[in-house]
Amino acid sequence: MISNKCKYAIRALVHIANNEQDDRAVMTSDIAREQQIPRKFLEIILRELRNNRILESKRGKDGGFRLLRAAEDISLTEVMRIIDGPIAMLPCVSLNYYRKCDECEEESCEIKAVFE
Amino acid sequence: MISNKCKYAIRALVHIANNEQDDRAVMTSDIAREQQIPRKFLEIILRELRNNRILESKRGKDGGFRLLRAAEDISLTEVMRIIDGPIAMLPCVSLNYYRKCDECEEESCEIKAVFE
DNA sequence: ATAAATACTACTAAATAGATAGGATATATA
DNA sequence: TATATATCCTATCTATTTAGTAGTATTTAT
Repeated sequence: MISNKCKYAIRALVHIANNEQDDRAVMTSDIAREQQIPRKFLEIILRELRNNRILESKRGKDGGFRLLRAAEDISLTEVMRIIDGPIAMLPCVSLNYYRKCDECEEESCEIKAVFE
Repeated sequence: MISNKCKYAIRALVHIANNEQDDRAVMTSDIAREQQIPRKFLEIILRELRNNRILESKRGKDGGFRLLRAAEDISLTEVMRIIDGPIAMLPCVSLNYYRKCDECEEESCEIKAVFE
């Protein structure tokens, strides 16, 4: 299941996409109020999206957040990976976050075989 | 990501499938030893699989567990649902565990729309 | 009877999810 | 240049989930 945090992230992104205009950034407090998301928690989420090049931010008065790309170019899986981590069911079959499983030997892992 | 518990469940099922013969059930302690799974934890897992009609059990001496169906007829998703819960990303798009999301109104939920 | 297996109930420790608090830093504008 | 207002950053807290343990009750073959 997707986390609450990730739902917040998606709702916030949709909100920004719908509300950013010209050169006006969308403020955390506006999103928090209208989407009913705890403001300080939302700050963390938006900063994470910013650090991962989904959003750009502007500090100080009249500051806020804007999409760095067109909404259509932001994939859901990308957002989910940033907020919730790997999507794959096992580390060793993850395309983007591959690592060896702790407990299995690659050659003989039956679970890996089934999942792939 | 799949939980450890679910990996244990899958490994245990594969072990049982490979080791049950004629009318001999496979014992928890054998699975635990050979698959390196904590025995008491494994007991809980096997009981859950039994309660969900994946395994049958026999108590007392010479007791143990057997598959209730052919291994090929046990689906991975079924085991995952039993052990880890719903697979769908949101409750409201889950085929098997549908329920309304707490925070969204069906008609206007943008997240639901995107996921489906 | 008894040895050996599962069934059941209750508990504990560590990790993760979901926040909250408070101050540091940047910026538009009076 | 002072000030109001926004993001940025660090630290902390609570509840839930995950992973596992302990002990006892019950069943069954011999």
